Amino acid sequence: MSALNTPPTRRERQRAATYDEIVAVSTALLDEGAELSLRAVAARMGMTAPALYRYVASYQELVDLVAFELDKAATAEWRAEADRLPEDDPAGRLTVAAVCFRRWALAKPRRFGLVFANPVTSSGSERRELLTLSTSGHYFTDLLWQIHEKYGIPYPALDDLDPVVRESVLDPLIPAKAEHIPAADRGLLWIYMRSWSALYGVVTLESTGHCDPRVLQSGALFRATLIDWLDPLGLAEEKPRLIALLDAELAKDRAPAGR
Amino acid sequence: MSALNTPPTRRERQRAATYDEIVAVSTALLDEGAELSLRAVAARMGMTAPALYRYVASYQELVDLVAFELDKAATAEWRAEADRLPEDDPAGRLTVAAVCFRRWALAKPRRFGLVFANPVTSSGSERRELLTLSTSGHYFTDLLWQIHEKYGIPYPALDDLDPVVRESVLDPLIPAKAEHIPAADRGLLWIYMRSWSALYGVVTLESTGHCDPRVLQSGALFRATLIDWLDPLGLAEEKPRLIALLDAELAKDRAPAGR
DNA sequence: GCGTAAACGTAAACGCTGTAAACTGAAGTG
DNA sequence: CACTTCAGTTTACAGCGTTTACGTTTACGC
Repeated sequence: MSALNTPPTRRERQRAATYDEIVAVSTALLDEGAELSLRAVAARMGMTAPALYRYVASYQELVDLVAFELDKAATAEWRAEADRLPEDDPAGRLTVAAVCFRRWALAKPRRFGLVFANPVTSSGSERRELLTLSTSGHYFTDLLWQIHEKYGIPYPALDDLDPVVRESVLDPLIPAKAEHIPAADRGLLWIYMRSWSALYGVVTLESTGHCDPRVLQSGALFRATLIDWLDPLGLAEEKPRLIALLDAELAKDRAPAGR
Repeated sequence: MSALNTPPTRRERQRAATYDEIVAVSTALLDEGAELSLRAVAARMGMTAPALYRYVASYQELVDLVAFELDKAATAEWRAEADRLPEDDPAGRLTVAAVCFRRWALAKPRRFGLVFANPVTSSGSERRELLTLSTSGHYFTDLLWQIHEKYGIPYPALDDLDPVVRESVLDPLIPAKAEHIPAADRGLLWIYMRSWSALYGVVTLESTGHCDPRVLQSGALFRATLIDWLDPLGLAEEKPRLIALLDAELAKDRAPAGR
């Protein structure tokens, strides 16, 4: 309400800095393998635990805050990596971004767990709303839209969709930058849901460890899943190039920490 | 070592009963929405918490025990449901079992989380070994094998597999009743991994709530994913029948608690 | 049949967790 | 300057997993 153009006051800046520190410290704890706990965060910040309640209303809210920021930061990473490819190559960018997503999930499984394997069932709609803002979700939808503009993804007509699904692509609850997609083209969101489900599926399987470690390390499962989605995304002609790109990216993960 | 044919002694029976009670109480707690905690389990059993340490070495072991038993019980449910179809219809049985799996995951998300969304990274190989025994994994592999015997699933030759994957299907670490599958046919296990990854993916997405609730309720995402796998499983000819079966099963879930 | 040892269970305690209430001191505002 | 808002502390509570030390019951070998 008050923050419209008026520059942030000193207090506001300080408060924002504290939020940043909360996220930074939480991330550090997570990466050290320690449990993410209110008290540990407070202690490392030189505060007592109850003081943190000036910033988050509960432990769950701390988790949500950290999850949201980690998602944002990770997405920025992937985007930076994908942006090495030219702007008019959204298919290449999606390929790179997907590999980065997987790389991130495997390298920082605790972060991944916090952001993506966090049951959202609990406590009504607060978390839902936050989920809808998911940065990574927006990024992937956006790439898919660009691919569609360039290649023309074959997508179902609204009439071919299950009525419930139709309703849900016309007024999406899941993270999707969809306002700019004309209603008639919203069938695209169905493709988005389906491909996201596939990507999320393999990566979750791999990241949570329910997978033969050797297969995981080879990346074959992930590779096969991605390749299966090239045709449905209208990228048949780009297949050889994209697969080569995919393999090049995957090779990085198998390289002995190559310098 | 000692338990070979000799009938269980009184103590052994009592101990087994206690284990059963631990699982029962844990399951009850879980279904009530309470946290699964050592102390709560002990209290409800009329014991003090440390007493439980006579049965499990740690909290994690309690979780593993419950997870294993829940998996076993759930698989028995699915099998019972699938066994309504004749023995010579493994494809139908797989369809029903998959729907049951999803139904279970959505109806008891906490059980699902415990069994399938439980990070296995921690603490070395103990949990890996337990995972390899997964009852549900064996059941699905078995169905796939029966489908192969009847329809002939197109599977890759060993030589076409990534060397790492080849090694891993020849000596599987993941749950798979594979001893009876001849080495030359082990490419099947690759199909198993891939299809399991797809099934696990949608169901996890749906069960953890990272999905539009309306789409979830309609079952469309799950339906589409399953249908996509009919062709790769060599079930093209059975498609109409299996889709009808699938829809009939899914209709049950949407029915208003039908009688 | 009795002694012994293993198995089962309790009580007390430690350090950790999230959270609530009351209170203190400083920063910013009229 | 008076006054409010904000940030932080102290204290406290209930619950967690886990360890240690101590009893009690049960089964088994001599």
